[in-house]
Amino acid sequence: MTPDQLSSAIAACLRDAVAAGDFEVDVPSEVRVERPKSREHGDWATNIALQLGKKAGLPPRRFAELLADRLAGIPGVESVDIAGPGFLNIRLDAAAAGELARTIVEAGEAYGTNEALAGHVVNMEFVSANPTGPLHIGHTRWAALGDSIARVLKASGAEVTREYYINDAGNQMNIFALSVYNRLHGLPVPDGGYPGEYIRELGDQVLRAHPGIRELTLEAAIPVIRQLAYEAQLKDIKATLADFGVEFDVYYSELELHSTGAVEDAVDRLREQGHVDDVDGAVWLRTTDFGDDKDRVLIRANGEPTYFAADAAYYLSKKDRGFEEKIYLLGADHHGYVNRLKALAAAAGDDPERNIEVLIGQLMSVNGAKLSKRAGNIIELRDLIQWLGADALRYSLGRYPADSPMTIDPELLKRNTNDNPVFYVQYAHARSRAASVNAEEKGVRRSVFDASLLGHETENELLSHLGRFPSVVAQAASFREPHRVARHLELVAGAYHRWYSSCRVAPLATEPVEDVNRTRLWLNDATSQVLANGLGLLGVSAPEKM
RNA sequence: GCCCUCGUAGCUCAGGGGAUAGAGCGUCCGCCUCCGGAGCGGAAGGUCGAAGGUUCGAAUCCUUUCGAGGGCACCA
Repeated sequence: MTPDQLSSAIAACLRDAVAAGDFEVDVPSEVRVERPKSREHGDWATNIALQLGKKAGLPPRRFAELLADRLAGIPGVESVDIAGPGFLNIRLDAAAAGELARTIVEAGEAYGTNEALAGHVVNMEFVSANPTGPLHIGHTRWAALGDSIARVLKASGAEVTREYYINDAGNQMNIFALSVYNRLHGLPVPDGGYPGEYIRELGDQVLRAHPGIRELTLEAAIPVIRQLAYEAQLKDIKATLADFGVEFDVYYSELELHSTGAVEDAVDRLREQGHVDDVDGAVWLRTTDFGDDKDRVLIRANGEPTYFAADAAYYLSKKDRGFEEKIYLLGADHHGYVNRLKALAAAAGDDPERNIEVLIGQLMSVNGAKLSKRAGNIIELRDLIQWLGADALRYSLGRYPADSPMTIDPELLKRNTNDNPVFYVQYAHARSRAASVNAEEKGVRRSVFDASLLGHETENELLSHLGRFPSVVAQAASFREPHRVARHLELVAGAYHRWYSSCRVAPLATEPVEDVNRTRLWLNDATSQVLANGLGLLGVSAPEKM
């Protein structure tokens, strides 16, 4: 029995009790069952009596007493105890608990998916690094986290589009092009320009694509260089993201917003909504109507649109493309944007509480990371991947919530012991695969499944962690916190190791294969499946061997 | 000055109203005659930054306060 099944069975009991006149209360749509911290408190516990007792006009303990007998009648429930102020502690019989192992094996990769966010149409924008240089440490955390959030959202039934906004418009593109131009002509880096060896590499690529580029005048060369160098740099960014296991569905060009007139349209549309003012020759969006601390300029007095105007057009594009929920992942250094983005959504006629969500993450650092000379003394993502491995990096970034600053310790990540959580979890997976192979070599097959044979204490613990996996995924999705998945995998891995050390899958050489071995193979394989599914959500591989 | 985030074990951190606040590391003590010891079992370690409040119950929610980090462009 899965916790979800238990939870709906309890809700049914509540409805029965109300129908029988035991008490008068509105039955909530969802009854939460929790894993008690102490094993003495049973397999599952619910505080429903504490929540509803008052509403029913009964002391919680009395409410619990009225419910307990009905709960005890649920098939698969062995016993129900009332504890403390009115907790209901539920113990399942071994067969009901063990049935889960078969459920998981049969569900395979689908185990853990759920419908918590079914019907949600989500646009997730993250990374969006300027195409003027390689990805660096500042983009790393959001690449990992954004991708994992997208994965848990999808696993929970949401329709998700991962989107990368390319800032290919502003003046930085001209400076970028000029930096390459100067490099091609052996001139120094321009004021505010981009240093670093990669500019020379880009110059080489531009030269290959356009051998006569050096002969062109500055005015003629810049647009050509800008385009070629931009394409080469974007390709490089995509390649690095691919190495990191991150794929975007849409790369959205800021330049297109300008060239197609979308920016002007956006200003007009906002004006129609009645939130635009003309002051001192500039066009302003009255974001203070919606909680921003000052109004924002859309079109400067010189007629040039601001970056914010493009943001507005981009937001409207997302809205027009049918995205109900627009999630932005920004670094803490951009948190000043939150209010104006929300105000923008409101000015566009959206509900800032529902249609837009801005996730702010704190910055990260890596102890002892080498600065990249080729990129101008920044720490490149490409180098981090090569140094630490994509798996270790993805997992480390995935196991912390976004809102606390973090420091990565490379010495730890390179260690193959269980203070390195990625190894701990991957090891458990590899070990379970090895155990499975070994068992099959000894003649153990999943030909028999008798859940009542899974009665060992460690099996009970392991099963309960496996059973909670789908709700952990659902929670990770609704809180946008994939680290919950990582933490849960660590619990599963720990429970697996404990089980492994007290219950053999394959029999000893001197003993015959019995049903208990066959049944345990199901549990073993169910564990592999959960670990693999969970690691997949984090973008981390689940190795067969290490 | 205003705004946002964070203060939990020696360290790195979980904990989104519930029972005796958890995990890993580090420290100490144990466990390999057969499926991966890259593991497992146990011990020690806490005024949850502080003070009020909300209620049956607060690390969790609210207010104040102290400390750390970040942000407040007609830049992109």
